[in-house]
Amino acid sequence: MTPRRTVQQELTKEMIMDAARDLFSEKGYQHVSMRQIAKELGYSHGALYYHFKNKAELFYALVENHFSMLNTVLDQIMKKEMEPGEKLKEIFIGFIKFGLTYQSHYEIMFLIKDEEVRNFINEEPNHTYEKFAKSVYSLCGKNVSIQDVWFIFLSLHGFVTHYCRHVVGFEEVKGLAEAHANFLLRAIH
Amino acid sequence: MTPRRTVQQELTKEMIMDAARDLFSEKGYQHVSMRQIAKELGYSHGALYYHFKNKAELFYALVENHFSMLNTVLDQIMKKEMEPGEKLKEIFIGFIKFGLTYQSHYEIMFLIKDEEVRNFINEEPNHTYEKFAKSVYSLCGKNVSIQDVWFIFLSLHGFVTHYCRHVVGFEEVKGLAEAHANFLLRAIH
DNA sequence: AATGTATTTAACCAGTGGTCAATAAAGGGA
DNA sequence: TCCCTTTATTGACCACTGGTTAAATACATT
Repeated sequence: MTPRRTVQQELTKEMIMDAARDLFSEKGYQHVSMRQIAKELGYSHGALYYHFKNKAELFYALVENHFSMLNTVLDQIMKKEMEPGEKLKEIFIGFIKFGLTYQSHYEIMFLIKDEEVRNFINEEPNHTYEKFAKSVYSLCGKNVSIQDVWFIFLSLHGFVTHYCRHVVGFEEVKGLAEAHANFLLRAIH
Repeated sequence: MTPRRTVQQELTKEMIMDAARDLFSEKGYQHVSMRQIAKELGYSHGALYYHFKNKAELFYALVENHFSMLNTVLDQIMKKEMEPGEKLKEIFIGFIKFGLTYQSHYEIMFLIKDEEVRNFINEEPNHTYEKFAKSVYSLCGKNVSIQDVWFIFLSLHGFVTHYCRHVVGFEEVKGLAEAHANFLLRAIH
């Protein structure tokens, strides 16, 4: 039998999650097998089941992680001392920046299609959206309806989704992102 | 062996494509098997291979079809006699309706990440976007920049993408789609 | 009857998620 | 140093799915 690896090279949850994150966001949940993840890491697929009960649990671990990251981004911006209009713009751009900086995360959070997985992730997107919506709503005053906030979200979602697909980093579309934010601001004033 | 069917009931390319279209747009390419399509039609799965070389060929036959469908949708609306503002709204809603009615094809047209497939579909998305952009631009007068048209597209794209992921048909979000169209109209006026 | 065409059936093959006994390495006493 | 326990890893294995193919069969037409 192949000799066991030394301690330094031992498989960790983190190693698995890193590999899985890349594969999942590149190919989608369905198109990634536990065997592929293991191969990417240079381990046998059985080893993964020592660290995660099953494929879904591994996936879920990733998701939780990423949602709390985005929540933090939003919280940070809301804490800043600045004019509401500017802050609103920061929120918009912050969302885009997050999506394009952590593309693979974003895909998993908002772009995964698989129903089986979706049932799993139910609450987090809602919770994060709530945070987004409350922030936007409170910064807009009464110029804006609940529905408009949703449309703003969908619009940002469209922006991120498109440029995710074309594998572009945030810096490359920073200017466009600002223009898009302004476009949305115009829609509500 | 099960007795063979009479001539009137013989399987045709059209019958297969009709069944496949429904299934693909309901469940997505990956989640539909040749066996399922055959079962839906009441034939054995082997029979499909008499009419189509393989699953991909069957699928591409549908895709070609749907690009020209979207173009036709846009052309039809442009031909109508109506006020520019109303027409613009129709364009927006027409796009959404198309996207949510033929979800799996929309995915291929605008959402697919797979490079292999993308090389196959190179020109059509650009061509279709050109048609969309020209239509919108001409209906807006000078209130709108080229960039704004792009943002409108991204916004519609976000709407469709989101509801594609949540496997909802157009009828279920018809009202929302109209509100979204109005939202975009407000952004450019 | 003969022929060509459409269809069914069974089988093949590659791949999947998941389980598990066997086993090797590491670490801690004594 | 040896022994023992814990931990990590492996690879064989199961039951299953799905695309594809080839042989066998039924039908319609001639």
